[in-house]
Amino acid sequence: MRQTTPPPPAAIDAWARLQRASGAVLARVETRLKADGFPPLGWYDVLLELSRAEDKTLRPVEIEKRMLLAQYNVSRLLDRLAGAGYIEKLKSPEDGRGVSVRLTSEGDALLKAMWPSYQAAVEAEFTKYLEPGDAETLWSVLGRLVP
Amino acid sequence: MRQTTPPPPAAIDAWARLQRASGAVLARVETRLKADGFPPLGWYDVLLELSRAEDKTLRPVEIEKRMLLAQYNVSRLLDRLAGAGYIEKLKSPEDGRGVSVRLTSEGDALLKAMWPSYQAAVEAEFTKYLEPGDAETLWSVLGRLVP
DNA sequence: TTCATCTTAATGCAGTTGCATGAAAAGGAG
DNA sequence: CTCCTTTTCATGCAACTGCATTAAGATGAA
Repeated sequence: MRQTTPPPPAAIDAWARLQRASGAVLARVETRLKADGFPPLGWYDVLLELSRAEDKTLRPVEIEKRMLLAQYNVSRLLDRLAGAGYIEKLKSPEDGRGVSVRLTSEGDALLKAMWPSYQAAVEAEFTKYLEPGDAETLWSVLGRLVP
Repeated sequence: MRQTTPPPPAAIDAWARLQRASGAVLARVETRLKADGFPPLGWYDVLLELSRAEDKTLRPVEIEKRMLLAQYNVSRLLDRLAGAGYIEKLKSPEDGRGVSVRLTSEGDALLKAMWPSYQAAVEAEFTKYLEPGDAETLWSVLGRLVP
């Protein structure tokens, strides 16, 4: 007798697994960073965006768009980063409402210090489990979700 | 002259995109659920696990494992669900420390009421952007990350 | 110019999460 | 049994997030 083939996983299963997997792996990476004495990943992400930007400077609204964060979360995250001395807030020269945020040398140093730990964490909790080609596959499929 | 091929995206790029994409899509789905007047997805997930369980009943520690949540988050999530009447907490018959959590009929009703909204949200914010085979591909690759 | 509208950023408050700890029962070695 | 370790669940407190609102400057139509 013929074996019944299992039904193909529907999109909803892929959705559920996407949420579970990315959440779990993120938690593990954050745990490793913290164990190494570093601040949360969100801090790293802001510093990285700034380090790549012209003059190491960005407007908060730009950070908001690049990191896909809510406006008030950006505002407070920048507060914390400024309080810790990793960025500095300047009055925006071209927009009276605006703020300009610049990476400080301390921020740049933190970025460089965190990188090995971050890289090792991603390797241990993510890359290690992938098979050849998986990274490209993921990158390509997920790219359709964030245009 | 030969065109230089772009470097293949490294695992770290796949990691970054995984976090961005899953976070962004999750936020959009949650926004739709809320717009329809429903509680957060976490509530749905607990109710769903209970509905699938023997006697519609689970121990908190089981929910913790299935949902990959921290223990204190489960404890408080169950508090809220019990407060809203969607589950009831019973003393575990076989374990004096333990609690047993059972889905109430109100909880079952909420589950059924949320499903169409949830399904539509996932369709609109996730499935819609996928191409044929993507769901299976994602499911398979992500499966390696949560053994 | 003038005024209504949009954009940028901050903040008070309530709800949620993370961390550390504690209480109580189960499990297990001797 | 006795004692030590482990498991299960709750909670005080601090930090963070979401929501709603506010303030202030930019933008653009008339």
